[in-house]
Amino acid sequence: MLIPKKTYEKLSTKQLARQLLGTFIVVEQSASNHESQPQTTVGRIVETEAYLSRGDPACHAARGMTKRNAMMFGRAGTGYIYLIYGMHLCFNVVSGPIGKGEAVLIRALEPIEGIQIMSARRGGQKENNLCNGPAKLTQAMGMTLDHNGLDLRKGPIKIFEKYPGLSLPKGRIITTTRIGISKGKELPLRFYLENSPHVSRK
DNA sequence: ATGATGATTAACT
DNA sequence: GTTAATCATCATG
Repeated sequence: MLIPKKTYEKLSTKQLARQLLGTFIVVEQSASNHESQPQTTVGRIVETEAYLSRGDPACHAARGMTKRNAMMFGRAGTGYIYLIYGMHLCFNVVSGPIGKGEAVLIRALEPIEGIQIMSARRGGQKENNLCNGPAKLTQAMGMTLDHNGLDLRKGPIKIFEKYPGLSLPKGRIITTTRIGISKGKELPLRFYLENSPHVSRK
């Protein structure tokens, strides 16, 4: 059920970005003082972007390793989470060979489980406005910088190929240019599920 | 030491 | 359509 190691390690970043569409991110937030029960949220990936090491000026790794992007150069299948615009977090899946510095940005999820928890974290928003953006989904899923660099096969963030009772979504994968970047705009490295109402934007 | 920038979002007009 | 919020990183002095 967990995405196998070889999927992370053998696929190219572009292939992985497409392969991740339709799979499920599960986040287990351990019990705290405030919450006595662990809080589990699940979302299906419906939109991704690939960031490559060669010929891609939009990639964080394009100008070498820094403290911030160091995790991008690690093993495929680890999570890379960073702060953007001083206030938002983005979640990526590291891909490609160790030392290359490539990753897949997760841009949108379809909320599957723990919708009430997500809504509370998102200020009471409705289901269609919980995970339809890269920083929205990190907030809804309870991801923090403490999750940076963790193995996605060990948790507390995990990615599964399947989820009980849910079949693979129908419809084509649409390829477009990426969103929100100033360089590398022309590269067709954004992928989303055609008929999903949960993508951040068409 | 200082200034510009950014894989965004929410709240405006 | 525009803009403020807000800070780690990087280029420059």
